Amino acid sequence: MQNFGPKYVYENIEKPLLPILTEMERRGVLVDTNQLGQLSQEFATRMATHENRIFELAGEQFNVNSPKQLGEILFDKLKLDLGKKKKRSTNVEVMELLAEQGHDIANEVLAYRSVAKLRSTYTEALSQQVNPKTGRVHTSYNAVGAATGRMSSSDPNLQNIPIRTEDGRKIRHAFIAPQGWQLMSADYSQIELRLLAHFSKSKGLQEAFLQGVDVHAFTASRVFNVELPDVTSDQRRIAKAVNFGLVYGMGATSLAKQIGTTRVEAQEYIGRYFTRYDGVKDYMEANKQFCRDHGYVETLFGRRIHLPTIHSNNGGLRAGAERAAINAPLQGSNADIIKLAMPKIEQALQQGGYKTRMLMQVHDELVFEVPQEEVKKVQPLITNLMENAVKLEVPLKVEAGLGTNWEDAH
DNA sequence: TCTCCATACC
DNA sequence: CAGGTATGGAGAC
Repeated sequence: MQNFGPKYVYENIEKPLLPILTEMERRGVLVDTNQLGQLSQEFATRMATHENRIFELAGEQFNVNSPKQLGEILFDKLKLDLGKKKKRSTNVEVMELLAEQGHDIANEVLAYRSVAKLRSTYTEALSQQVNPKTGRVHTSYNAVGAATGRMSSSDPNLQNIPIRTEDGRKIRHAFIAPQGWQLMSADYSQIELRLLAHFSKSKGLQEAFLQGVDVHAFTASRVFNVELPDVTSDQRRIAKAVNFGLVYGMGATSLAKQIGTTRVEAQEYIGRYFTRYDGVKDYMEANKQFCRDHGYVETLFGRRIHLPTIHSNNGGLRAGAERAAINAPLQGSNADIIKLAMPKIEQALQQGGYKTRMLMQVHDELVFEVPQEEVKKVQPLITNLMENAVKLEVPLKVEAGLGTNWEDAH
């Protein structure tokens, strides 16, 4: 076993990865430009409909894409107001509050915005970046695009292709496999929470993963003191927000906002979480202290994330660094693990004589083009390599899906 | 060309 | 917006 540290990360993780990223960029991903073109038209029509309704409700025409002009319409002309607390922002949060108060114009703005984003960034911009000869888009990966060790992707960014909404999934549907091939998506399930269970040595959290149960439901059963089968969907929703938020170093205020309750109640959930998952609180405090002592935090393999503002006199900056000190080792270790798995997979595919090709990496997911006849062999091969890339105190789980397009592969 | 705002993803 | 990103449009310069 070698000594982990920055040198190890460079020699054993980053260096072997680079030629593979080059190959993935060169291969590109097949995109159905006809689908994108049709979508673009559909979105344009819907944008016009929402825009006209906005003009009617506003009593005049203006540029809806301009937050400045929109703010003048909403807050000056129509005198919409959310009390002294909120400023003149026109973001989702404010628009949703206005919509709740019965202001239809806010709903129209939200509808317009979501379609406009999908059209400008995806159906329009993406189509233009497809190589007309090959029908493929070729992204550019930055191996160390993020300070945590995550990669980034640009021109086009393939790591933020929509998936959340029905309209968004229509864009993912246009990422396709060639005739006779399938797209296979393989993603690590709950990897950051598994890493938290590993690092914190929390027996409670580890138990969820060792038992192989739904970790959010398991957390709910712990926090709400009910048997696993009796967990309600609302309890699970809250537990999921707590699990998710804790990984970000979240406080009671933001959790309260997220789950729509009071700060006091949110604090109560966090307290119960730390009681039931012994070790998690200590782990987080230890990370903050390590950061104060060294000025950086470390990932599983010793990648360093420098956080100089941990010593700032500015309380906001300091608090931000403390949250990052909790999150960065989890996010960065995830990056270490998938980056370690990628060359192993490439090598195994080559040695096995497979035509299957790795095309994309989306932080905890790898996407492949697989000839139909290789699916049965390659799916378990890749899943096993990913799951066994490292040995932790809890198992890693990979979920793989197949389809003729990226949407169906999930 | 740059910053700000808003919003897409993990 | 709670951790990490990239991008498009508006508007200032």
